[in-house]
Amino acid sequence: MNVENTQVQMRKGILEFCILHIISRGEVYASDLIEELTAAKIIVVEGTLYPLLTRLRKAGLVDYKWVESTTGPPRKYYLMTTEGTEFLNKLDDTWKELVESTNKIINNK
Amino acid sequence: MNVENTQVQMRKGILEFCILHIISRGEVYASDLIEELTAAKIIVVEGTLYPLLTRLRKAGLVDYKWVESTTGPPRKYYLMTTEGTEFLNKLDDTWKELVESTNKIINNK
DNA sequence: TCAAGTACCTTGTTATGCAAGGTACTTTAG
DNA sequence: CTAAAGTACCTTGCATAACAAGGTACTTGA
Repeated sequence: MNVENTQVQMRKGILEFCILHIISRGEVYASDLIEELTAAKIIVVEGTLYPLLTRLRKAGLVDYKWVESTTGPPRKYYLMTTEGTEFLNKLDDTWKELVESTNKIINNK
Repeated sequence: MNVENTQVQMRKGILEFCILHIISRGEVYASDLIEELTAAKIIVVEGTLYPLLTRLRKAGLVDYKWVESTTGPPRKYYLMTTEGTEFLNKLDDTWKELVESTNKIINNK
């Protein structure tokens, strides 16, 4: 057991939450997501992101549309569905509770 | 994909962190941990907790000692090792960064 | 025309939470 | 004395999901 692995575990569930948030602010494609997450120090690689986006789409939380690019192949731009927005609202509450619960435990010295 | 499952994912990596924190404050056994985590709204069941404690022990982060009980079978009381304390310090930093990163993303409207 | 860049996707591995079920010790009611 | 209830520890099998590594396909420019 090493620190890196535990850190990966800590980020796990948060990823989906952050990705939905970014998509909720406007249409983005995979590289936009990787860029913004990396800037916020949440590292994500393609092998994680693509299956995750596919899961979100199959679950009806996001949708996508093809957009031509002037600098390469076409891109899949993702956008929120009504269902996805409701889902994200619930996750907002879960996140607040999780931070509150965890801080309660780690500050209870 | 349902909200419950995503909520479980969000809690996943945090669990280990919270458990180490509780043990670092003093010797506890499994039921103490379940009680304190449940009070903080972090639900954990035996099938999750026992393998996790065994992993932490095998990794040398915690140790245990048997203590006789007056109300039933003997209990395994867990305590931190020096290595475990160092590990926990690193996780403290990771947690702070994770909260900061996530809040950065979800508040970037 | 072919190398480099961009973009999307898949396979196999590993980690881990959880449901369900099991073993064993102690106390108490009948 | 025995059986049931309570307490405590543990294991097996399953499902989920991040990640490493590798693959396909389109576009541009030298």
